[in-house]
Amino acid sequence: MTERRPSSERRIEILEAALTIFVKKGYSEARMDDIVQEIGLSKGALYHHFQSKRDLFIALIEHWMDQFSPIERGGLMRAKPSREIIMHIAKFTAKLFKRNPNWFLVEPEIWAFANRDKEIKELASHLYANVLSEFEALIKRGIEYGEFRDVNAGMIAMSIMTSLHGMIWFALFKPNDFSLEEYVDLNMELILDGIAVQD
Amino acid sequence: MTERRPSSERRIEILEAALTIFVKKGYSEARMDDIVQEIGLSKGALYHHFQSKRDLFIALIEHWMDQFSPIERGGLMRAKPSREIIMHIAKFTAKLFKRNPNWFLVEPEIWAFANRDKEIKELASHLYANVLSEFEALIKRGIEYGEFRDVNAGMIAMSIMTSLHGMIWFALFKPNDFSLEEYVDLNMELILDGIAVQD
DNA sequence: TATTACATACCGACCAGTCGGTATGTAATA
DNA sequence: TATTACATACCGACTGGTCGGTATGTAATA
Repeated sequence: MTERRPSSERRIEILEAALTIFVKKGYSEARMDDIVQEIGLSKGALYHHFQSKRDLFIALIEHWMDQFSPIERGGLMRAKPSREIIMHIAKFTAKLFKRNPNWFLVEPEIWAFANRDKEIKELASHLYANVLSEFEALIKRGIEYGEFRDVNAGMIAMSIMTSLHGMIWFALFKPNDFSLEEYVDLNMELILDGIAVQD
Repeated sequence: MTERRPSSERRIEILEAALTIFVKKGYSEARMDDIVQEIGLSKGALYHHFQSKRDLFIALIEHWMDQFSPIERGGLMRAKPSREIIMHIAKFTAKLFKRNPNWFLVEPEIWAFANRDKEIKELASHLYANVLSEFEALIKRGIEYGEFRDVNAGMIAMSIMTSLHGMIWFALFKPNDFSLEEYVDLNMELILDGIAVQD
């Protein structure tokens, strides 16, 4: 029998294994047995911690959301100009990606799932709304301080986010002649220069 | 018994039904019976035209690729400046999207599949490489004619494409306060203004 | 000793794919 | 212009493996 561990720890261990398997095989092709095997646990144990496969996936999304609060990513730079903070978040995100691509590669899986499951869609919408409003706040702040032109902040926030999402495509179909860093830098510069006040 | 139709027609009919079902339920949850029911055909008939579910999906991607050649989308404007052509393609894509969102909503499904199936990944890579090289050519053309600065054309092409991919996210999680057209316009302008030669 | 964390054996709904067969065309031959 | 021969399009009952989930038991912990 596997060493016993407190539920809180075991749940996270399971979630991480689930992430690996869901990314490798996709939600539907992922077997509960695969996940369990990944950490040498039993199916009974898994169902002790999670009610169902879908429940596990939802828990995974929630766990995943925690990793991605822009507040955490840019929070230490409140004094700097918005441009720098946004740039910092972007670079940080790229680094995160390099370290653990799986966190990003689940996203298409989440999207696909959201497209056929209302509750998942709500969850994901909620997450993205948070991210968007963080960026939006940064843009508005930049406008107030005369750093950016008077643009549609919500729209720009979306541009930033979808640009970062581009990394996912990048990772999947990796055109090996380009670097991820270069891609992120270029995109952010296009956006940030584009909304900067001209001098 | 359903009226007989030549294979070429029937295959397309099936592919269109498959698109609907795959988008609604996702590849794995989609049942061959669902697809068949959609057009009042029999399972036997389906398997007469396609060898397997996977085979059907591959055929779907190939069929889908045909709809999206940028050549077709921008081909009639060879004399205009690159900026206009690219803008035209973007607007045209947005219109296409409005008319038939399903064509775009399969993309996450394709991505998810590509992530676990080498052959599908090859196929998709090939498609995207085509799209990218078209955009790249347009950028290079713009550089030659002094319209754009001497930027990394391949990279910009990627920016354009991932920006357009943003529409998918847009469609899935539709932040109802923004219009798709506005999103596309803004993003394209940021990119195209960003690489334009300053006067 | 009650509860929590785990293991094992098992169930049964589900569904891709099969297969024996029918119906409708089409083109060569008599 | 019949007749024969073959091809293509289609039907739907059936099956066998798969896999999410459950029932039941056992060891550790509090």
